[in-house]
Amino acid sequence: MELRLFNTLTKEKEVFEPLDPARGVRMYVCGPTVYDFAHIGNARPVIVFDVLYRLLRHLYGEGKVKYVRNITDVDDKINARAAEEYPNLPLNEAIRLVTEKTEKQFHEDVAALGCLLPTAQPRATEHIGEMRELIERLVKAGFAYVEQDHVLFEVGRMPDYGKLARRSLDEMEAGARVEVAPYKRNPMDFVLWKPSKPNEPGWPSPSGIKTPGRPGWHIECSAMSWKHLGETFDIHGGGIDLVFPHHENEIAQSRCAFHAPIMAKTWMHNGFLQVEGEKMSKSLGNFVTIRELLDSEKFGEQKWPGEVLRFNMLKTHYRQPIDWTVESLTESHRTLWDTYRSVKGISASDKLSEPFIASLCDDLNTPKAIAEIHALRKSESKPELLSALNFLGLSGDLEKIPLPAIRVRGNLQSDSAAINALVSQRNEARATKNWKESDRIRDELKAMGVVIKDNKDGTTTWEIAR
RNA sequence: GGCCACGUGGCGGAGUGGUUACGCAGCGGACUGCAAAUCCGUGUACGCCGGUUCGAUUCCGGCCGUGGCCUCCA
Repeated sequence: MELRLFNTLTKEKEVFEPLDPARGVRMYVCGPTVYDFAHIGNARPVIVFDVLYRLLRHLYGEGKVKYVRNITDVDDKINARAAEEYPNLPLNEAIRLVTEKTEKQFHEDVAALGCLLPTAQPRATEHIGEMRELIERLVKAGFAYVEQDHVLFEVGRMPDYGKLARRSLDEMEAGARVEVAPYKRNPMDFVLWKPSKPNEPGWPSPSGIKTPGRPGWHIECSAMSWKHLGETFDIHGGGIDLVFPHHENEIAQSRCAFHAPIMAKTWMHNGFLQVEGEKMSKSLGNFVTIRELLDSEKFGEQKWPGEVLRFNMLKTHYRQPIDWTVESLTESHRTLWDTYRSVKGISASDKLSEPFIASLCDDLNTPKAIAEIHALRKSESKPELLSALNFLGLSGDLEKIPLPAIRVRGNLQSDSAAINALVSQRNEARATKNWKESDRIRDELKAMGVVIKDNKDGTTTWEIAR
């Protein structure tokens, strides 16, 4: 089936073909900077590109897709956080504690969201050598210069600079509000390498600089994608806010270092996310972390299963903005619950619904794919319904998405023996057509958060109210 | 200020130059002792103002609103 993807570079949906079918499909997605809990906005690209990864594996074969998502573990924000959190430790030690802890949290969060492991998850600190190599090549080729122990990329040397963001150098300079650092020839020149202060982590600098230094942010991704995917590759993804300057600068570095016409063929960007109609920001204090959605009752006074978070994310097309609300999450939970219930006891089929896959092949149209899931729900092909759910990383297992017990006055009676006793009492009353008593018992159970069902075969079953 | 997205019925959310999205909620019905669950049926929508067109929610222009980037935040 033909896969079409929207390419930020051309602003069009294009038919996707691997650059080199023999090497398979190669995809790079910008991963987290590990200094703090991942928030729900960070979860979006992780989930979106996980679905794309699954689709690519389906289309090209499991062994034919390489998916690289990096861990940025060297960064000013990390240094700042480390110093703040462990003021009494040497900075290097503090940094190690912060990055290790945060990386572990990230992996746990992502697993809870039902994401497959990428093929590789390289760390920036393990690729300093490649970064230095790239920087030296850029200097040698005249695209970068050394000034006051910094290495700067000279944007004026690259005619295409600004192509991804569709912005000319003139426009950018006119809009620039930043004070220009004295070591820059052009205000838009960006840092490839900078000197480390004595207490900061440092590595041997590129040739021409004696003092130790550390890499700029953008060069990290150029180095890691090079190492793991080659000089040019198929797909590069990330949040839309990364288009400029991060991805623009990656392109500049990689293309100039390798004298290549492209870095990646297809550039994909997910849209932004708001929370309850407001943008997430530290100052508003409405940061919602993945962890607190999963483990605390801070958002909407309940915990949310990872699969519900995932489904809620996929309800909206990846390029559209999402407003992350309790109401929407509640609806997702209910929809998923109803859907999972209809595949109870069913085994997944090997077959996948054609319109379902076709929807995903149309620029990852997950809302349409979910509409196909609803269609399958109404049809007799329950095994295909389950295989479609599984394809999206949704288990179909009701146990995974427990509904919150309704809040009732007093204690929630969850003792099933007691409930069964009440059910028997009620059925005795029903046997003698004592409806008043049977309704009273049903109300009593309802107050306990238990809902009764009198089935057609004469049995009575109960479950926790939804 | 510059560049760029988005604005669909009560809510969520696809899509299209003229024909049903879909889901949730609501309403009606079947079923039920009454319910629950399930099934069937059901709706007025395309921010505002112009333009192009036989015809625009869909194309073009302007405006308003929300958001993103330009300040190493997905």
